[in-house]
Amino acid sequence: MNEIFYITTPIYYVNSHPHIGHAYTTIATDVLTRFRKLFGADTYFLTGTDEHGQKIAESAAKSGIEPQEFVDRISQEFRVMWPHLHIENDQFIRTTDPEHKACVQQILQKIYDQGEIYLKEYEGLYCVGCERFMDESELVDGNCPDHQNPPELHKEQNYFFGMSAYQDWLVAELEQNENWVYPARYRNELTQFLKAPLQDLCISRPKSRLEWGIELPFDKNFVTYVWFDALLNYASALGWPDGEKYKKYWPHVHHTIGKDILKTHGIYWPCMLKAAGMPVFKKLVVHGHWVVGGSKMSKSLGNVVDPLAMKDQLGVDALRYFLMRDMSFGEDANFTEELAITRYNGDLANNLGNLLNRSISMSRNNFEGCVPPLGEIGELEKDLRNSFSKGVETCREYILAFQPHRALEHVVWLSSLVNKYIDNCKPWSLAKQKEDRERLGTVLYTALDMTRILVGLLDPVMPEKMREARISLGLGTEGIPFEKLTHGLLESGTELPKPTPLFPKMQVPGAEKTPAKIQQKEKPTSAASDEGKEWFALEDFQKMELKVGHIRTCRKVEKSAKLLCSEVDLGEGRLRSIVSGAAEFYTPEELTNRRVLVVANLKTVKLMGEKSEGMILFSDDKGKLILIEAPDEVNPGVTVR
RNA sequence: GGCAGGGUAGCUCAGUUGGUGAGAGCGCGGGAUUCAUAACCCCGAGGUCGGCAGUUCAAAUCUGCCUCCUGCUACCA
Repeated sequence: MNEIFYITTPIYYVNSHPHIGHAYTTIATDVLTRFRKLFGADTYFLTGTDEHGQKIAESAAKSGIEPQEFVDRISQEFRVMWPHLHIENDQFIRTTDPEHKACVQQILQKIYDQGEIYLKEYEGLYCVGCERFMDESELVDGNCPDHQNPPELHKEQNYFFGMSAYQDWLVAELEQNENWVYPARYRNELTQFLKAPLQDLCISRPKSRLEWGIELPFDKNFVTYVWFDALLNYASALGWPDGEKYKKYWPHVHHTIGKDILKTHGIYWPCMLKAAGMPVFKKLVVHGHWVVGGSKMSKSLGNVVDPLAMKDQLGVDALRYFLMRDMSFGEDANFTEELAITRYNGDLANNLGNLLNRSISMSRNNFEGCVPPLGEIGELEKDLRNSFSKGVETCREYILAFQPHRALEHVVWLSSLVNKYIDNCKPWSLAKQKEDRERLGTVLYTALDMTRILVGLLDPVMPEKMREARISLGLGTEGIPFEKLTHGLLESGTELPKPTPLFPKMQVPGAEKTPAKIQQKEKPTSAASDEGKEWFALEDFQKMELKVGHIRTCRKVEKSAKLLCSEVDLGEGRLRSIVSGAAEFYTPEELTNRRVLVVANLKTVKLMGEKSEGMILFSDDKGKLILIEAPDEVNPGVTVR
């Protein structure tokens, strides 16, 4: 019997537009699902949108439209985005779906009938932003710490769910079930939280204050608190209590969430399930957040990365790869364009893409455009095959342990093995000897065959790119079944189309070629030094704006051994800040007041946090810098040519 | 303040129950090579494993104290 795997993303609150956080959770869930499917599981993948609550009502009002129209609009943004990110969810639920509403009411009624929901008068400080009452001790200077404004005093009746009754049960559950919450640190966090007495959960909002929600079945004057409503989507989507899907998939439910909603999923949700008489989820899988340059990604900081923008730059599949590879699942991870492109170039372009390209090219050139025949195999082939059999299993284990980053690391390591194998066997040399033809075939076949396995392993992460790769290998468009990710199954004689680079190498933005690289490249090779040299036309030179500058002040750049930052007068009526790597050769005092040559139309860059709007020219003798000076009688701003 | 998790090569991080000279990728330096996307392959430099003290024949790995960062939570364990 097939293993069954049901996994959900949170349903996203339509108060904000889709961003990288949503994209990461959803892509991770998609990748995990596709891997499980590859391993033969019967999978079901749910995502959707959370659409009730006060913030939605307010946002709608602000936009001057009805809440329903508002949520329709934003929900649609999520729904249409997922296919663009190669997400293959089985269902998209909305909490405004009639089936969901019915389910929520039914469960509320059930718990109410059991006597676990009661009415209580409550007076307290209410923060509209948080949509909850706050304890005075939570306030900072009288303000809500999250929303920076004072909560309002509210007195009202509300319904409460007797969650506190489940505290002991939940503590025991967490204790017994070591892997219930993954990674374990989040389990610790919940355990820690449960050391304090659990409060009952307020699950209603009076309609006088908020109408946008699901009406309580036992009191028309109230709607349901949005979290109570939202969490139930995981079950309502499957047709609780009698739906076929519910019966089949519910016992195998996994929830992927970001660490920001740990408490709702780790505390409220199991208590709710217990009260509703449902089995609790099998596993809560918690991931960290993407941070940008060390600071949290937030709207207020204006550093939210738009996943669709990144998609255009990297390509969807490479973005998926980067997100999965660079975040240690569960930890926070840093996100920058440079990191993404470095990862892309290193793993995808240079290692895997180039492997595919070189293997196919050599096979085509030597075997009439076809997959070569496999001859007798030797030790090298045996070793490689061995590593791959183990490697495939290792990847599977990492995925089952919710460590996709480890799995991908391993795949690239395997890819390197094939590159090494090729280098060891030197097929380009074998091709020169007629008598080595059989050996040549064996080597190239092996390289292609192993590459095929890599393509199979990466299919869940990069479905479109790996489809292209399969076509390049003459395998057709169909995915490769897991049991075929084993050596020797490539068919000799299959025609190989002319390859084009699957992952063309990208330029890291802002990173010019390093001086060392240029030097190395232009190292004169004795006599023929002019041979490879590129000559510029005069108009090319004139693109550069060279000017005389006057260094007014100069100081060392903090924490940098090499950098000096100068304020330079270029006769522009303002001073430019220019960073130079000369601190090893000049003190700031020595540079102050000098007249120098400046490249004035160089793109502004930041070096060690300092803005640099140009370049001061030095002679560079094997790294030893000497300032090029202009005569004192030349005024700042004068052109040099 | 309490609790949890971190502080390991320039950067991002691995390091199982303490035990051969502390690792990977990227970056950097050198070499080799030319099939390939100036890719690949080999070699190398670089670390007081946050600090101090202790346990031990032996500690990045255990204990205590200190320090810094992150998260949760708050005057209460």
